[in-house]
Amino acid sequence: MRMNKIDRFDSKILQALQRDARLTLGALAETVNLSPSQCSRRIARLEKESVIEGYALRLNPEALGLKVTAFVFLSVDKGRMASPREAVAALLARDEVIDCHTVTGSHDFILRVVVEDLAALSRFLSTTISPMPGIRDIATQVAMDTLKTNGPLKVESG
Amino acid sequence: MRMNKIDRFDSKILQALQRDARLTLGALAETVNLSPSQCSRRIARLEKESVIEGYALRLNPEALGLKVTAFVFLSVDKGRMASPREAVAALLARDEVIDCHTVTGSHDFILRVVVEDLAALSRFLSTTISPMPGIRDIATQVAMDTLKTNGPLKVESG
DNA sequence: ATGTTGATGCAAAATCATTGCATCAAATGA
DNA sequence: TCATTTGATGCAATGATTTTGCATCAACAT
Repeated sequence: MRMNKIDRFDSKILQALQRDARLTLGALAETVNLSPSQCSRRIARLEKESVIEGYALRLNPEALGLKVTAFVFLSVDKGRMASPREAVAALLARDEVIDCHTVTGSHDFILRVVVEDLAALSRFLSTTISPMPGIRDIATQVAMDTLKTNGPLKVESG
Repeated sequence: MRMNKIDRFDSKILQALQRDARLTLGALAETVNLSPSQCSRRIARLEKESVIEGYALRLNPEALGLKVTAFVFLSVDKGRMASPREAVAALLARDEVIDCHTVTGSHDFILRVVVEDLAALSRFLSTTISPMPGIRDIATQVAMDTLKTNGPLKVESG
């Protein structure tokens, strides 16, 4: 992962596309003061360099019937930390699991989970998480309000 | 937020676009077995109904020099919970803050924070979080590995 | 039966993205 | 100093994609 080849044009392009990834090159060109063709070439370059990894939909979970977001904190037995590859892979494959990180501190994993309702959360915890080998502790915090999700990243030209 | 007007075509469209929001209507039409024009109209409808809220970039944070993800847990004085509107708004406006939820349990807020390095995290905590009025407790867990981010939501036709 | 509504595909029209090409500027080397 | 190379740029032509008018069809209601 090489250092910033991101100049101020790239930076402006990325900022604009984070707001709306479907801006036309014409509109983008206006906001960054560059021609559409050059915007196109710069975007292609940012994709090739994997600065841009892809394009995603911003969906409204509630409109899909997904009314509950929760954070799940897992601790696992240290002795069994070498092998849970499969178990983790299975966990990541579940579409209730939106994010999964390993973290410092008293727990080992933090999951962000999105499900239909509390019953679905309970079901997920008891049938998917609990049976995982080596699980020592599960703690759950249910989100009451989502004040911000997936905010734009800071992009600096440097 | 009305109930599922999402039929199996919508569902397939949303699943495909979650994988790649820049599929052409032609390609999309093939995978969902519908004409491009009808896909276009359905997408327009899903946007109008705010099922699709927008289009986002999937960026590689490391490529932007953002090497540290952390979860920050905040507790605030209950007595001062009525007024921190401004403080919260200021917090949400910071671009280190990617997610912010209020949660049940021992803390009040969970933040997901993405910054350049640990020094930047420290700076953020001491200059942005600590001075917030009514903060009673701050706990931080640093992510060591990101196993999954922003996974696709489950979309069901019902 | 008849009319209404909404979904659909096709094809035309409009919009948009990409690319070849010429130009320019900055950096490099003689 | 001057020539040369390299990379970025805009323009215009080309090619691809999206949108829309229109006719058809099926389901449902009158």
